[in-house]
Amino acid sequence: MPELPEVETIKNALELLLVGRTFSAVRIIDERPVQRLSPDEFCSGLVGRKITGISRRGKYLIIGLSDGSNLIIHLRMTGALLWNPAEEEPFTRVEFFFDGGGRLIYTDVRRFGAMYLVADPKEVVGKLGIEPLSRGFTRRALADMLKPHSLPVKSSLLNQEHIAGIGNMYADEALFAAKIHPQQPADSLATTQINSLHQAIKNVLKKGIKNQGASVRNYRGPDGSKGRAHEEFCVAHREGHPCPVCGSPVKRIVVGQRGTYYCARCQRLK
DNA sequence: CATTGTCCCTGGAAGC
DNA sequence: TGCTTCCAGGGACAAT
Repeated sequence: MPELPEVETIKNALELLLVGRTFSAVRIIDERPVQRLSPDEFCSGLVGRKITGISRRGKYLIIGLSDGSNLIIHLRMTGALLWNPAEEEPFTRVEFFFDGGGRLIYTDVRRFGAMYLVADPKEVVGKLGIEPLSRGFTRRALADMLKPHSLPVKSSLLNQEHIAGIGNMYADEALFAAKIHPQQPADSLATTQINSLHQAIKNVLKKGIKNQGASVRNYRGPDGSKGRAHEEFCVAHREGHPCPVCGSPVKRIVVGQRGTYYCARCQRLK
């Protein structure tokens, strides 16, 4: 599942591959991911445009085009962008072709992913919360964000209008690193807990990027490669494995309809 | 406004 | 073995 570190990894790879290239054709095999525009409008809006830059906001990829418009892609659960794949992908939904050769395919088994072609990225990402690796993400910002909410702290971390880019895996990892129980009400965290959580969020995301993302299920980079971040996960998707700190088995519970992994001994409700 | 619930989707795992 | 059932989960939207 692509979260911030995975999308950042994809962005870095696509930057090298795509910037400067011009769309020559777009083939929509399944129109479900194309939002707001008809397939024809989407294709004609891309063909002839050059890619000027690629950025990330939360879990969204933003591909800037020469006419000032933006192709924005969210991979959701199972989406992947693959550059010149060696083999045919069975769940290819959209294909992008470029002048001078080169093909980028969008594949997505579950078809949850979405793509937009808009003049202003704000039309899609305008309501997202703060970037957790930006300077603005201070301990104070985190405290102010958690304070007005009584829901479980994990649910608060997953709210993209609070912090952008944290998903199920990295929320669990951050809470483990900060020794906070995922069900602790957001408004009940002590200052020391908030400070730990603030540091933990930055650490787990940075480590995730350093390890090229986590391939817990089917994440792949544009060259088809998997990430290594999951190899260093302490609790996420590790039910029954020993906690790396105390050795007790990692538990799985459901918090806000999401599978949640934690160490019942290291992460106590306070 | 804050929060909870439902839905989308389909391969793979689990159960019989 | 082969069929059926259940589950994962980000985010939009509806309901409370």
